[in-house]
Amino acid sequence: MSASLRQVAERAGVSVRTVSNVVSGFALVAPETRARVQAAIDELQYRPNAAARHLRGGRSGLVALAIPEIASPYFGELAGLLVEEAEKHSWMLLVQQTGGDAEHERGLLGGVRGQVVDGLVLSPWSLSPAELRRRPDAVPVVLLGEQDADGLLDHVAVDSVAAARDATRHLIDRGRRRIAALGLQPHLENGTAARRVAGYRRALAEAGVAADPALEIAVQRLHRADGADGMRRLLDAGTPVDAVFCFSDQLALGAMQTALRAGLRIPADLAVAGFDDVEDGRYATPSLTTVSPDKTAIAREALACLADRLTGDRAAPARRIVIPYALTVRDST
Amino acid sequence: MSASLRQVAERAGVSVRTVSNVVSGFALVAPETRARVQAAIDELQYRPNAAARHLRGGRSGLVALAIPEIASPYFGELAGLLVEEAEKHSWMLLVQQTGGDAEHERGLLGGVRGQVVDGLVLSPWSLSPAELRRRPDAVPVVLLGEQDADGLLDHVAVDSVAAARDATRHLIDRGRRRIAALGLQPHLENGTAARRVAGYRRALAEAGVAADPALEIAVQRLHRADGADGMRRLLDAGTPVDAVFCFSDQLALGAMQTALRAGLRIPADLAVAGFDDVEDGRYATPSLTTVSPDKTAIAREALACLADRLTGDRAAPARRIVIPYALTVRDST
DNA sequence: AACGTGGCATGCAACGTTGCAAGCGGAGCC
DNA sequence: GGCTCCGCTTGCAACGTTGCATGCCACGTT
Repeated sequence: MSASLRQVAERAGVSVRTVSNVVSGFALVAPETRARVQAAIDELQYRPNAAARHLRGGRSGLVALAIPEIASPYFGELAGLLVEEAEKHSWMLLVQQTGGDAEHERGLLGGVRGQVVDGLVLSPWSLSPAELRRRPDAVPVVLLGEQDADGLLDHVAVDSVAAARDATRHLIDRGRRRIAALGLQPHLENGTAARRVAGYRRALAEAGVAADPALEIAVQRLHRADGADGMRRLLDAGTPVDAVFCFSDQLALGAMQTALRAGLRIPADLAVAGFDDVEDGRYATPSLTTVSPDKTAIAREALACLADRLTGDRAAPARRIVIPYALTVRDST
Repeated sequence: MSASLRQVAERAGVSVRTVSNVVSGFALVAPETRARVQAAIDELQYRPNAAARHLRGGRSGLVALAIPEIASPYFGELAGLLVEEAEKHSWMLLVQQTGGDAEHERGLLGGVRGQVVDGLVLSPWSLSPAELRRRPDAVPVVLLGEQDADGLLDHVAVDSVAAARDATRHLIDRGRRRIAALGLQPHLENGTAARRVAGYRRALAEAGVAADPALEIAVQRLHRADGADGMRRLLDAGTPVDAVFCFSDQLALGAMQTALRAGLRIPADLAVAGFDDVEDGRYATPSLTTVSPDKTAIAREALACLADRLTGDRAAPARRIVIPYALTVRDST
């Protein structure tokens, strides 16, 4: 056990309160006293007790990040940026994995175990908008991704419709006309996939390219295996196709593997575009064209939201923060 | 603010202590009383206060994971498994990034800010063995990776010498004779790279293959970019080479990109093997042969170590836990 | 009838910290 | 000289929980 304020106080011959004042750096303390206390602090290697501060002050200095899985590259990269950004706010980041499980997500919304955290950054997967809205007020929450939690919870995301439209348009500009969309998730209420399909369809419509339901491929999750599998189904069906827009880089990398193994040349026979701009895509062969959201901005804005809620008005209207993105063109298109 | 034991007690017409007994599920409580208290708990949506429990009991229920960077696939996968494993111990996982910075690692060893955690899982990068040993006793620490913290800190790792030897031997068995080693880190005291070189050299010696210093390539870090760069240096030097054993999958994936762009065929012209077995390697083209450590076992053993320290003898002799691995042969060799 | 026993409930104290209000001594002012 | 005022320091209380010791009551035994 480490030294407490009391022990430091006894050693320095002052009151506990004075030591506290020195530690907080604040208030009026005579230079001489301060020096004496500081000496005692150093000798005893005093470190403030987080539990007591938390109990007294109601702040733990912890923020939870709840995501489907940290092992996924996109979330890994995001988590890294969030950890860095959290440091600037003097927060530490707690990682919770939901596995995309609705039950789990619900539980976290109700409050991370025992009110340990000051705020929650949640990337929902299976939770319906209705459930997101029906939330007991525990700690402030910021949602990642476009959710229809209208006006009730802050959220931070890129404009998926616009981004998907841009990516699809890019494929059209490259002369492709049989463009598949890989990554639909009709089984989920999660709005992200739906928005990306919408953007894809809009781009086709604007360019006068015929939409074909056979080119819209659904997946269960967003792993490489799902992309590989989806691409295999597409090829096996014999549907003519000369490009595929995947709703995540992971899907795209899986799809590329299947395509390459089937003997297709990328981009000559099949152009591939992804979404997320994870590092894997930059080093894949061929390197992957992708929608590149400003992840640093996501991390910054998400935590800024929490900070605002904590210092400012808890009941202020929810914010909808739109993050910039860029289309990063590489060798796969 | 959420309800406290006192408020529940008032509502149920019992003492605070009795409510506490009900909450803990423990002790002797009459069924009728229990039901009444439970009703009050539900109505007020009582949730135990983590700060108070922490202060009283000295346990926070938090464990910190300190790694160079969470965005790296290997650490991402490991973090995911650790989060899952932590759940089994009713722990939550706090992520700290050291960026491989010695100063940062030192600070964490001295105690994660304000004694918030019950234990620390640390993957050191720049810290010398001497420094690891010179540690003030704060919380229990488990090291990931092979460090020479002899008998002072528990650690969990695969046998890098044996694994590197096996991987190199595999390349030799494939008929390769000009085998490069990519990933030396002479600027670090960190022992992992040194052990992998040792295993590599031993395999060469055992097979009577001549070692060539020109085939040993140093890198600054273990990112793809370092692998790509190292391979470029190797090719530019014109040193004959027909295989490369990389000390991480990330290095291998970077190296493969350079090799493929240089027009080499993998594995026909150049066989490539990695270390870590991250998901990227499985879906790369060609898929990557690699040393596959049992990451689940790493997570399990690391947390079991901490649990033992917390419940058992804090001063027990440090353990050195060796994790099994397998050589997973894929298309790149 | 007195006594022991066991089941259940409770009061007190303490974990380490900080907000609040008050205490204390000396300097400056009338 | 007595007053206020200022700079510095302090004691008390409270945050919510749980370990410990004790109190109380009913029941069965002697």
